[in-house]
Amino acid sequence: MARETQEAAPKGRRSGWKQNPEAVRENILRVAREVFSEAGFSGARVDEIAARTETSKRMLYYYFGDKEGLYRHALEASYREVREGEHELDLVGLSPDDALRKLVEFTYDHHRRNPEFIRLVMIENIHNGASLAQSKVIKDMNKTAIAGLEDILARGRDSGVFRSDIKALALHWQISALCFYNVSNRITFSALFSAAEMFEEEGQIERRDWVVDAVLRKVLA
Amino acid sequence: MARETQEAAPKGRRSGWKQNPEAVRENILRVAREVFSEAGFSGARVDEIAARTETSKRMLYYYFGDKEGLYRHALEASYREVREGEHELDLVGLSPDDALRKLVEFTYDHHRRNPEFIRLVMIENIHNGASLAQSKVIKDMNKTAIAGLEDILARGRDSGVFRSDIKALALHWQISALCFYNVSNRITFSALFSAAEMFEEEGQIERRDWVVDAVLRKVLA
DNA sequence: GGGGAATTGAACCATTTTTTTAATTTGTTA
DNA sequence: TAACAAATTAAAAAAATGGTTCAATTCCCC
Repeated sequence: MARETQEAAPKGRRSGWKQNPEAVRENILRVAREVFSEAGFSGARVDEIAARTETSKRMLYYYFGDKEGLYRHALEASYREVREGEHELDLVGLSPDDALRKLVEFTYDHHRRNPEFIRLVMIENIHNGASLAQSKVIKDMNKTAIAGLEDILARGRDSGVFRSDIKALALHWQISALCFYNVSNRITFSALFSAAEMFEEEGQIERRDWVVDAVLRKVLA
Repeated sequence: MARETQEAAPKGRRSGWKQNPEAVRENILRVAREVFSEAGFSGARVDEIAARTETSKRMLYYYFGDKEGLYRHALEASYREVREGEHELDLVGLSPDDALRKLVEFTYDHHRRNPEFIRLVMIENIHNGASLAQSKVIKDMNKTAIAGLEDILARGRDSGVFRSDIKALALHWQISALCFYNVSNRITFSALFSAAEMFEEEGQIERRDWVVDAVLRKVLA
């Protein structure tokens, strides 16, 4: 049955279910993102995804065609959710350096709180962006992220606190690299250097300061 | 046949081959690394690996037990090769800041020239380091990398050019993050921001300078 | 009350890993 | 040099696994 949130599922097969296409789609996508991010594209099992949804395996195919289509839609949904989160951030009242500080902190925390998303992006890179290439939706979303940074840089440049030769895209790259790697490689880094404490709460706060500082040292005049 | 480097393979099956376990093992590992890095652990096909070797599928099992064992050995071999490359670097004659500059440049170039290795590490992270955890060999290799950096930092600190509060492990983390991300995420970054030129030769040199500069600004007093 | 959309459970079939058999060649050493 | 162990080939097929589809049922709305 589609959406029996709490009550015990009726025993007799196929009794009293409600049609709810939207909820079913979302439920599938949420679970798909979970499972793909846990096991990679090929490692993820359609059966496993189906089992964790509240609907049947057949519905995955009904709505998304095949495994690859399901993965692509999960990726899209993930990007969308992440971008929506970023819109909440309000930087207009702040001085350029405070705005930059806040942006970096936000990105750092945001990535840390969304490891599933990070893992999907890793998977996509391993598969050479095959699914991303097919999705027009995703590309359109991301370029606005640069615009915000450009604005901060311009203001800082005008008021003399920032260097004048810093490109927004390059700076975004640096911020992204540091915040992304912190999540993407924590397993191997932690194992290789016996540095588990770097990824516990205290170590994470320390490193967030490190990252903010590194970015600001790069742009300050 | 095992190792017929140049000559045309004799037609008649099973004629004039040499026993060469070492070479066969290495050949298998090289191909395995290739294929795993292309497709991920589950995406890689044992048949595909076998087909690309100069030996038969049976030998993969003969030497490495099963798919997971093969993957683990390929990962180990990769780490070993990379570490050996790093030993060639000679920093003793240089001033602390020049040594650091050279180390960062080396790491940047090194990662860039070994995308297969980077991809294996990505895959390992997606699989939560399951294979790395089982390999005692790998862990022992990596801690020496920190020692070299510690030495540079100490010298710089003593001569007053470096800050005194920089931890080697944290700095290594930053260097690693920037150099790793440059390779690991080039596909998605390039696609998302239509920034293919950042990953062509010229753009790469530019960004190497950026990375070196970012690291030095972080440590200089 | 009829038709299309949503949904289900099970069956199907292709792919892939793994094991096995069986024969052959090579290297080593008693 | 005979004999035995290790390396190698080739092929097949057992065993598992996993993606996809079929056929029937229930719901919803006009």
